[in-house]
Amino acid sequence: MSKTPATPAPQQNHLLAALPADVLHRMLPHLERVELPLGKVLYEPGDTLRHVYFPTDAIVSLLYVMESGASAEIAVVGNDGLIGISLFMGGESTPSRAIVQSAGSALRMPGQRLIDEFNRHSDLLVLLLRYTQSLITQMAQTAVCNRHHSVDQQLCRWLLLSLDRLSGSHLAMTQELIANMLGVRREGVTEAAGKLQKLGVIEYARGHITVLDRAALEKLSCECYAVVRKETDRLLPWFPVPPPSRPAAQPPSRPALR
Amino acid sequence: MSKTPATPAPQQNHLLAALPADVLHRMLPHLERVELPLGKVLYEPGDTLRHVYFPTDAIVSLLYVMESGASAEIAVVGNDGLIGISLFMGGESTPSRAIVQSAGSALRMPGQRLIDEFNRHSDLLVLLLRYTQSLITQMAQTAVCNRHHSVDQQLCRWLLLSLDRLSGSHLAMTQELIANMLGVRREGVTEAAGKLQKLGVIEYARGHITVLDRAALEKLSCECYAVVRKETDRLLPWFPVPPPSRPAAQPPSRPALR
DNA sequence: CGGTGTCCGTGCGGTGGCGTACATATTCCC
DNA sequence: GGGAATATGTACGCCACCGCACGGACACCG
Repeated sequence: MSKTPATPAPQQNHLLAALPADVLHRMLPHLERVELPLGKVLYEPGDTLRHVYFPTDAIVSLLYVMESGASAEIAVVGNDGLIGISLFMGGESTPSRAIVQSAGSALRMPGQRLIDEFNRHSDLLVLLLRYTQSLITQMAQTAVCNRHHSVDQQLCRWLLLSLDRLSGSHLAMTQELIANMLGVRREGVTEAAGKLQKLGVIEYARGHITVLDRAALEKLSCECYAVVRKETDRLLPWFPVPPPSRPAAQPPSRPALR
Repeated sequence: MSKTPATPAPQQNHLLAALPADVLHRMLPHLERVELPLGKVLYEPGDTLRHVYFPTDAIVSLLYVMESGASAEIAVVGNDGLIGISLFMGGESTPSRAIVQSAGSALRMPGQRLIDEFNRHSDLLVLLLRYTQSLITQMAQTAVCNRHHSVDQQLCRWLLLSLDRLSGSHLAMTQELIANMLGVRREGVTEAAGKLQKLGVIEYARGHITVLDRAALEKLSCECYAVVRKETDRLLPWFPVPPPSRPAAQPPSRPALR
């Protein structure tokens, strides 16, 4: 139904799209399309990575799972980035898990091939390091957000981050899944989502969420989304970002959340 | 009194110490010793960096300050690392602030000189990227810790992180400062520190904290400290870490915190 | 030696989120 | 089409932490 089975071109991933033709040309033969179903684990903590993944229309969460089983999302990666920075950063593994949060496709590449190109000190190195810095920004802001903001605000932030990485305004994910990502109770998400629905900002039913009023969502969110978004645009400005969400100004003022 | 005015050698910084002789030799002429008093701001959000700092016996916090004025520490950097990764990562600035948390010295270097060496694709590049990954780990774990752990546990984690970056077991910092770093109320720190004092784990008075029982501190801390420590040791194993804190096993079991 | 500022202790009401338990509703699948 | 699995709604007590307010203690300095 709502799936988009269009064959993914490398240009669907922003990093690949930003590469000069010659670099991309060298990489193309090694890129292989893979399907990423919901819940698929790309790597576990400590795993030595063998591939990097460039999502085209999938979204992958970097999730830390604690001894107690509780979890918290560190960052989210979509067609704006890649999975597996530890490969070129040198560590080869991380203490977190990469898990598919929204099903879709990605382009996969053997890690060694990427490292080879990285080590030519080509444009790829510069690009990947800038992307890594934007990822760092996201992680830092997640830490701040976890400390100071309400579940309501965090839900808004999270929806916006996910929305930016998808086409359209529809998300296929349950409240339980969102709760795991935010590291809160499922009931907390139910309540927060209920408020948003009453305000007419979103609409949801059994694992499907539709954003009706993105501008309102941005207003209800904490500053964290804007900070990450702005910094990402600054660091990686080479593509016109898909949703023209910047003009978030909406004439009639929105009601508060509670 | 308790200051250590010994002249700092490059070897006091672990990153510099880990560099091959030829690389270090190229960098030495550009390294300049600077004193970093408590509270000094090395950069503000958005500042274009002109120098990088290699702390020798100072500690610097990467702090995010929100619109409301509330703050939260993203990561802490001491003689294990450097301030200014955004220079070689390509962004040139970050949304956070770097502020001296414990007075001491550092070696300063013009950013361009570092970039030059970085761009030779020398050992420096590999080293700095690995260090950056360890910093990423610390940020990610901060996010998790902020979400799930109590002030008591976080204080322990924070003390341990600071302790690892100093010689001796004495910290010169007020509870108010710690509260700002953790992003909690000052009173919360007072209570948590009071518990630790009653247990005989630490001793403090007017801005001076002495750790009496480091092993106990590690037991009372959440897993976050161990995760960061372990990952850092894995990523940057080239120097015998100063405090031999690994044998944290202590025969008599410790009482719980409350 | 007294005064002033910094630092720490303590108390009190309020509340957001947690843990738990259970009720309802929708989809899936046989 | 009926039963099971999944997804969402609601309710209740509890507690860590917050915001605020104030009191006491030590330290420095003129």
